[in-house]
Amino acid sequence: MTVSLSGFPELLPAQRTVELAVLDQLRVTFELHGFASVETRSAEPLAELLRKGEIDKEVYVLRRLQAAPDDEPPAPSSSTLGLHYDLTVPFARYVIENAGHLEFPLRRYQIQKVWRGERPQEGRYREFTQADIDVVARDVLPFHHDVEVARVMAEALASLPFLPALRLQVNNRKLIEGFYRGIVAPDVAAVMRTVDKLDKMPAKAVGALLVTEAGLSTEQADKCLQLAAIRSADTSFVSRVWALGVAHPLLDVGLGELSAVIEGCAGLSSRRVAVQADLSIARGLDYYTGTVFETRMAGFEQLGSICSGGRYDSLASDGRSTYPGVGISLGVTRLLMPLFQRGLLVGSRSVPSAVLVALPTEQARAGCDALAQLLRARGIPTEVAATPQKYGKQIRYAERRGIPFVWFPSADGPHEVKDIRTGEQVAADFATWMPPAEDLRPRVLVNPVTVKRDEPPQ
RNA sequence: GUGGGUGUAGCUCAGCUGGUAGAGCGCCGCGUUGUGGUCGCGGAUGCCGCGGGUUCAAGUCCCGUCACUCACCCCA
Repeated sequence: MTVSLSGFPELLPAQRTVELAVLDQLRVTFELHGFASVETRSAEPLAELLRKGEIDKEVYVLRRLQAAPDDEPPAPSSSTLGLHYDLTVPFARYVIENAGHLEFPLRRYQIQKVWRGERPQEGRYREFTQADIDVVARDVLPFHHDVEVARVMAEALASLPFLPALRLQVNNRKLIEGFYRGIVAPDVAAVMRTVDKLDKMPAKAVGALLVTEAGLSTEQADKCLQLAAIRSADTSFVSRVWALGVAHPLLDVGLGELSAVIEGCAGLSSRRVAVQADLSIARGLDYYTGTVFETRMAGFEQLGSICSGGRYDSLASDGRSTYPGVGISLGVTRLLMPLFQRGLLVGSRSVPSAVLVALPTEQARAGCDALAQLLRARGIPTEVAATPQKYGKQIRYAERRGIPFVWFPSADGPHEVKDIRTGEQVAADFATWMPPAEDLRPRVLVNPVTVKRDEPPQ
């Protein structure tokens, strides 16, 4: 991996094969569930991007080089263009603009680069790829779609067996808001913001902040911490919340919704991708109104969430209708780059070629090209050796690139093909020979020693 | 955007109170002239991140800058 511009990561070919394998698999899973692909433009009017809140610092503004050659750059206005910093807000705009041509509920996936102007560090980039799924309806979105997006993303993550163990944490904003109102917190938003820091600082410190910043009594703060400590892989969290003795109608709604998501995902949960209720998840003060998701990766807890989302009931509205939605977004770059940097994930080869056709002499090139073309016609990625070096050098050429097979043409006798990993060399007919299916495409290899694949993340 | 740490060969790193750059791995060649990997022998690694300053002399000290990284902010 080379990095020349801060926060704009670039991959080597072998790593790119891994990224492509991930993107291909995500697409397969999303499409298996009937999600349609949408791509939105990279740039949006600044006013559109800022609808979500005060995140103007994060947006990269677009300006033509010749726009104001002799002057200072113009102050950004609402007509200025900015690069999108996520896929949800542009999608909301897209839904409103194309509502007349879309079928609701609309189930779509969207895999694109996004840009944020934040200071880069491990797992935080200025240019990165997100893989989003959302379901949006007109006016009313049935709750079972909250369950659906969780299930689809859990299944997509489970289909990437080379990742460390993951924990999909689910909570519900109605649940915690109802709880905070039930204890008569003076500033519900402040409580939520403070509780959200639990993954960064010890519970005692958060408890102190709840008193000083959110205006709670020590008893109220203690209740909030007890709520946030509740985690369960089944619906047993409900009785543990009741045991805290707090009552509010909104709390009951939230408990019911969270139970539905956890029950709906029960069959999917595994040691590699665990789905849990986690009542510490709050998601700051975003546009989420119900279900919220975060995802942590074993051994990489300090990265924060690699896959987040939730329910948003009023993000998009055109005056006549509202378009409530629920979605979840996977940070593909945040997921993969740390694994690459630590050497935990690597592609089996740096080229697509499964076969290198050895070249005996330059005069034989036409024949070797024709032979390669026959293999390609049967779907076997094949290249011909660059120069007629000694066969040892040609084998080494293949080895360096991870090409598993070298084909030795023969003018008279049968051709031979060698698996250079085992050294086994056999006679082969170019009209029928096939490599094993797992060698047809580059594979993703893991370093099995250091990846915690079966222990759930903390 | 604010503050801290780090930057030497392709990689991992060593380099003392300033004296003109090293190791291991990898790479290249030969042994093996159409079959790699093991082994043996030999060889090359380099704007010491970049720019400026102090000094007779800077990889080493100072300033700036860029990059990586950590914390904050925020989040995928």
